[in-house]
Amino acid sequence: METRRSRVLDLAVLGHLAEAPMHGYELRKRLDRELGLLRAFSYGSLYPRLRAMRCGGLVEADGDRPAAGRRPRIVYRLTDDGRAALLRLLSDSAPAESDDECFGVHFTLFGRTRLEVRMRILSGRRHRLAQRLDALHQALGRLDGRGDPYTHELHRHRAEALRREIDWLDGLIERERRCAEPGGPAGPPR
Amino acid sequence: METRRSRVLDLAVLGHLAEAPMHGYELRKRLDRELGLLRAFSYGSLYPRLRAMRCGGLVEADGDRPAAGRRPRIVYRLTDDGRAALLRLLSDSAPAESDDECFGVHFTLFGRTRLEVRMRILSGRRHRLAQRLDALHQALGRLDGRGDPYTHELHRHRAEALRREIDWLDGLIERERRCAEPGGPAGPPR
DNA sequence: GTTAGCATGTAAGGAGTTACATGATTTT
DNA sequence: AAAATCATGTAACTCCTTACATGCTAAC
Repeated sequence: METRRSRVLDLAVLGHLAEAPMHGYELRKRLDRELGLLRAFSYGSLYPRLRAMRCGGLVEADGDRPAAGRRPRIVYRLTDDGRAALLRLLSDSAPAESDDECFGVHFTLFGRTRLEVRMRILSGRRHRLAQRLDALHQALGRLDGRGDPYTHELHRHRAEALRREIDWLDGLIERERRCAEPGGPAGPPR
Repeated sequence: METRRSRVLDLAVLGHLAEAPMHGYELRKRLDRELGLLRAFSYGSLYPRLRAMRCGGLVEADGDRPAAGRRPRIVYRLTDDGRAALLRLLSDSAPAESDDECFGVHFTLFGRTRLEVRMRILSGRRHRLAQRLDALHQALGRLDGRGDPYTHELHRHRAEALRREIDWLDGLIERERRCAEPGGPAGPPR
């Protein structure tokens, strides 16, 4: 069995440590703030993962030194291996376990990503959503006539939401494409 | 620690068994079809849960008898206790662990629910979504200026999606309300 | 006769949560 | 002096998935 670890957490942790070294508590606060309900992580998952990353050489613990009068806290910083791992995660547009969350975290880190990678992520996501929409339409077809109206209405509404999400992605892709054009890279959205 | 079991599965299983007695394989097929990607359940979760429900007296196994030439299969049917449990689950508009899925499954079963209960579920859901939207807006506010544009765009988009979802709920609530009016119960959506 | 679908299950393990345990520091 | 917040961690538990094990029946 291929042990494929959660990715969302790794992505979030490595991505934020890339910005600046941090200790666990601080990291969690940031994630809480920036992920905006997209995903919350508990200490029970964060701390053990940070340790595991340390063992795996992805991060270094920057001294258990009490740092001038403060109580001891463990400041983690990315190693080169960690940075490499982050790049790998960032440029991987694979299906992913929990696509919605995973894409969200990914997107949150777009500021530190190359255009080519962004494009890959965006169109990968678009493709998967399109598949979902397809499947939903098929399900709606099978249900038609012989289904209860509430179920039908639910799926209809979900299809609409999916459609809108895809349109949003198309807009983003278009914008990125314009960025790549001779006119010059104008920068991120808005 | 308050042992609060998953609910989504219970709801789905009991809800579908209420419609007709069924064996596990069949149940799974139906769930797969009707939940339309909202939620998939594996045999690894279904079969053990059916057993547990049997032990708990929520369902009865209708004979291990091979049923005329067919290979033996275990047909489960709701007991009175199971029916009561289902009603309890159905009329519980509580926060719920995984609100999106839980609401979806709930909604799928609206056909067999009293108006009063439907209203409670719908407005409960609406309330929680409104809270989420609020929190998102606050997060957007905190991020404003000092946040990266991609993160901002993501949250903006999510807020929009939330808004739409709430509007949808408002529409449904309105329709249900009309159902309750003197004009007479006209029936489900559309 | 072999593939595909019906049908039921178990074992191992992944991912994360909650609740607990502990203690320092800052604010009220 | 108490309460809030900073800070790190662990143990137990939940819930579910994957992969395996097994065997029947229908269709091709």
